[in-house]
Amino acid sequence: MASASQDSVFSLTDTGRSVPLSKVLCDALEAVIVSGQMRPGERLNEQQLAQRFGVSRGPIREAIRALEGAGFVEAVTNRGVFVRQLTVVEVRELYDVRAALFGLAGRLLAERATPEIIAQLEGLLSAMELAAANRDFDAYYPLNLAFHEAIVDGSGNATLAAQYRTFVKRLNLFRARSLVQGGGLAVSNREHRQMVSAIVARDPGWAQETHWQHVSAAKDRLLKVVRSEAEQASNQEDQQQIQGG
Amino acid sequence: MASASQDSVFSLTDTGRSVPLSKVLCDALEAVIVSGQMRPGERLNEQQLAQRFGVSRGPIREAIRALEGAGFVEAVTNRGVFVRQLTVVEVRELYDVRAALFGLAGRLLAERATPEIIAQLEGLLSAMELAAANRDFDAYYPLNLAFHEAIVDGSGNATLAAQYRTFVKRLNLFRARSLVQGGGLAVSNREHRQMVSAIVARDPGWAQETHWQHVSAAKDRLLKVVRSEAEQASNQEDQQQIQGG
DNA sequence: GCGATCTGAAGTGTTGACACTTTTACGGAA
DNA sequence: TTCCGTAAAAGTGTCAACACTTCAGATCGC
Repeated sequence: MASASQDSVFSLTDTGRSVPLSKVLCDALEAVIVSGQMRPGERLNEQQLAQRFGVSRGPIREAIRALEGAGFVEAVTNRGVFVRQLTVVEVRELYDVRAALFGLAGRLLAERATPEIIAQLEGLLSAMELAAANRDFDAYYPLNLAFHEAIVDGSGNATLAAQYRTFVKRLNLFRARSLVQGGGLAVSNREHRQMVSAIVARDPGWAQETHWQHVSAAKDRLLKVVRSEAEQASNQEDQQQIQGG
Repeated sequence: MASASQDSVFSLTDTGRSVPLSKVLCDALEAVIVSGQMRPGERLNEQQLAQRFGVSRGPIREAIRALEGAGFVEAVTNRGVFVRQLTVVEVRELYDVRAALFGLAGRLLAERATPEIIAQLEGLLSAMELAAANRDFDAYYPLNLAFHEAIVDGSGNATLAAQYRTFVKRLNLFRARSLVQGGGLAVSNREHRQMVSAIVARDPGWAQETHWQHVSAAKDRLLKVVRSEAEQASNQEDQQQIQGG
């Protein structure tokens, strides 16, 4: 667990709680995992966590069950639970499902977008274009996040929004974290503009298509990099084999 | 909990278990809920369940956390957990997400369908047509289930399949259980035939569209009935108001 | 008779302890 | 040195008990 032995970022000593420890711990642990403080494959030691958070193992275990169901960790009987490690295949699967969900969000939003939401999206779009022009990734990233959040929330389907968020978080478990978020700012923005156009036109089919494609394109960009990485690695391996033999 | 005080349908005394009680209980409880043995709104009494299954409350609570995350139950602090009760709005949301997922399944299947899967689907289709012609609902239902399962599994996306199944189960929590499953056999089969055609043609776009529409149509059929039901009820209420006043 | 308050029962939230499994470290034999 | 077997250590799975909250019924005052 990176560092931090008792950091009170997760204050659960504070209140005459009305919310159970298991819930608080679930959020805390999810944050630890999604933020990358714990790496994929790393083990969640119940006793250690209990000590760190100053609680007993019961609530810890309950929290872990919830995380397991959401796909953040994987439990092995009598051996412990581990931060889920995504294979390339699973990443592709997750992206495809995410694309379908985001496409639905676009469709629903196109059917019911208010002038306020459209204005909000256009504002974020402009800000992102500015950031992209300046190659200011630190500014771009949160805007991009807010843009997607606005669309998903704007769809009016809370079930969809919850699912979508879980999938996005799960994708953060992939080793190449930076890649998951990154990818050509300019290209991405061109896609964003099309998405907004479809919503402004109130064309559900078009909106679904553009939203779907946006995620699908991100998937392709990521997989392309991963594949070339794998190729390089395999080449290096061959090199070593030759040198070693 | 309907009846049943100690029925050993859920035998967990049987084995020198290598699988934790919490997992066994999770499946058992999910079965109890989805099968309708426990009704929406009903409370899951931890002590009672512990006694019934012959275990302590710890594993019961862990199982419940998992069910909570999957959306089968709802926990209220210090008051207990209750079988989730779906509103009409939530049913619509679930159907929309399910439609998106099933559309994706159709698309993926169209891209990779083997002759074996196609033969399997066509076999199920014929059997369903026969059952529909005979108005044999008892035969039709499991075939219909198998048909959808085959498509989702055939998509090759395990993440998608798992999600889809959860959503289907969650829809079973809706009060009008029979309606969720029912709806014109003939109409439904016409849609099935189109779906298979799109898969045979290996046309991803068409497949996605037909699969999406199939679920979407089921949604519309259900909501139409629910709305007319609601209307009737409200009319009766008016009647009573008049009679009462 | 009706409502407010009190009291016990029921139930959830949490804890610490015990049993069994897995891992690791140690020591001896080949 | 290396391999294997053994025993301690670490860790998970499960349980029973305690603290606090909520609920239901009885009692008391009006």
